[in-house]
Amino acid sequence: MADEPRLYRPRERELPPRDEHRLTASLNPDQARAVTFGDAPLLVIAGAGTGKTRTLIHRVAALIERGVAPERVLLLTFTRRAAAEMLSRAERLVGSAGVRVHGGTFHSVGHRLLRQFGAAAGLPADFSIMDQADAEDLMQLARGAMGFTKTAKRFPKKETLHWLYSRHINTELPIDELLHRDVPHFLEYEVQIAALFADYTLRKQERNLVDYDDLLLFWAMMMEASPELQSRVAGLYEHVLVDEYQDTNLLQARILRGMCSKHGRLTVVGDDAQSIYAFRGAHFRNILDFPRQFPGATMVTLAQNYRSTQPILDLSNMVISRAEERFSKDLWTSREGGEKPWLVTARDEAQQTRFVVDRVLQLHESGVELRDMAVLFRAGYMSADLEIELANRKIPFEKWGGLKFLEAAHVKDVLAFLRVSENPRDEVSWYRILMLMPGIGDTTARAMMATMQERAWDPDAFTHLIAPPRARDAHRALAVMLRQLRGLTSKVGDTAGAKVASDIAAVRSIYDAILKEKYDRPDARLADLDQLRTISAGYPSRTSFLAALALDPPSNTQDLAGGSESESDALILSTVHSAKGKEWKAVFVIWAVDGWFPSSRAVDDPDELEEERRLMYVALTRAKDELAIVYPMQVYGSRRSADYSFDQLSRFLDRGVRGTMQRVVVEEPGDVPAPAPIESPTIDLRALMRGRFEKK
DNA sequence: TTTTGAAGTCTCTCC
DNA sequence: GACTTCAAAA
Repeated sequence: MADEPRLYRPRERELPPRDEHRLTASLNPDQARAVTFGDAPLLVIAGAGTGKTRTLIHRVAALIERGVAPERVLLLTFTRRAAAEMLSRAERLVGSAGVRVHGGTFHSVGHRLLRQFGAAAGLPADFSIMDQADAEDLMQLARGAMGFTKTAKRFPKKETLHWLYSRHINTELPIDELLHRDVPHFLEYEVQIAALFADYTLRKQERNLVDYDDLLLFWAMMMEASPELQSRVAGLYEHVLVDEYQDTNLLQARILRGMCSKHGRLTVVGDDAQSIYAFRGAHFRNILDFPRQFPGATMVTLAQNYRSTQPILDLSNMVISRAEERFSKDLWTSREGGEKPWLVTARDEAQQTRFVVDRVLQLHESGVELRDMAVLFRAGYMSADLEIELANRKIPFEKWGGLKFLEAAHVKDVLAFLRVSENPRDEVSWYRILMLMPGIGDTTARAMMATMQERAWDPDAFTHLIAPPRARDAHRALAVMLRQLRGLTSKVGDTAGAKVASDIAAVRSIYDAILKEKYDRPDARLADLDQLRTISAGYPSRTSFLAALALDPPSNTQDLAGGSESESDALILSTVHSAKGKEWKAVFVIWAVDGWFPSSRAVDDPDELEEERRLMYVALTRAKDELAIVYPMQVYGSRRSADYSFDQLSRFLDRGVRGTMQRVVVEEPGDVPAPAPIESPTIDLRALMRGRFEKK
């Protein structure tokens, strides 16, 4: 929440000097038009690098100069990174007023509003948020309760069920249609699946749990169901601005309709060529439907690129020109010069890694900061080899995307203890911690939870359970610890941050031993738990700590190489998804191998393949001055090469596209490794000579 | 009957 | 490296 408005000071003092042209002087005519546009719905179609975010930020500034209170402006984005970036840029442009602009991802804003207004719509304010894995686990519990245990192999797995459910919520498509289109072999279970979803919904309600989709769904529903609530929620904001609109789905459009139904002051910016979130129910046609959904909308198009050199744009334009459907125009720039992007052929992964590291060092020596360079890849795990090499060579790096800190099993374990004491009805967390206990398996865990449910999830119910002999010790230890947790939290006088930290310490008094038993590399994992405690110190309460971890998790486990603090110079490694909206002087795209990029899972579906193409376009358009695409010819362990040709160059780099690039062969001075000094003889020359004759 | 250990199977993207 | 499946042990 923003601070209270500082009423003791005249507003004018807080704002930079009022100047009509200050905000538009640095903009081109199209951008300026969007910035100074009035109060009706506005759609800005903006290609990559055309100053989309800049335009949005300037529009926010213009609104504030026009007299709109900053806290009555809502700025919605799609990823956490984009949200943080926008708010900090707004602050730089308009000074202290920028801090008061409300902003965040759709999910985080939904969360804030539901804590505030949910109670009026029958949602208790102390709900817990489940992340995706939690939601899948709850789906599994529902699945098991319906009798579809492990033997029922033909019934969809929990991940599929959750995917279907989420898809249904986000796209508003009927379940039978989703089944028909995506998993027709499960059509026979339509009735059971619908019943299971009903049970899942009921379980969430009974356990006071909310999943990611609910944060959006309840937000939309509470406005639609109650005119009074709608006017209160929507009345908070006079202007709503949305970034990356091409990645929103129908549900988010519903939210925006609710938020802007009264005043229609909605600005959205987006680029259909950069739509890469179809897997979350987004469809780039939503952006084209905007004028229909918000009648009277004005459209402004930005096509001048300020980021990249012309050769980089030539390549990017060529790649996206192969798209089946597209609406935005080719990008152009007035920037002169620039080298053709490199197509680097490496023998294998090791050589790919070596090339990237060598080239990064070379550029670094010529004056490019590490932070101005990025290595991009399709999926988080593809940077593993590179990470090891960077760590070996003491090159600091920062990894974006991929496995999150809180997705690590041991972190989830610790959080499960906290969540059970926060919300005794949290079945998912109960199951998780019970399964950790020696002597307790699936059957005992379910039986214990059933008993606790009979006792209406009374916090003491667990203590009074009778455990099977095998699990008696574990049961007693856990009961003591949970009582301790509840005792600690009710103690008055603890400073806020220390409270969460001491909870974690209490959990670790019994969990550390389990961790050492259960997982390999316990030292690194224990270090993660230390870090978890450090992070927890920043939160005023356990509730806010747990909510923040679900919505805004710290991005990386640890600074693997650098060691020093956050603002140090470090090379960026990122998934393409996490790189969206960012730019670097030099960009390396690795694993440009067909089956990796595009992903082999996407090649059978034309729509998914198109999304991969847009993803490649997003990757290429991140580069300002230098761009290299690396392609290892030999991929280890391509087991599935029988049904798919893996070791080919990405299909997006066809002959014509390659014409806009220059081939680079990796020079390998150390191609033949220097022979190691030999201490004792390892071969027998005489024996070799004998063999030579015997062969015949 | 329930738990646990070992071998085997994949591996996405984000809130 | 995480998760599932299968078989052995308690």
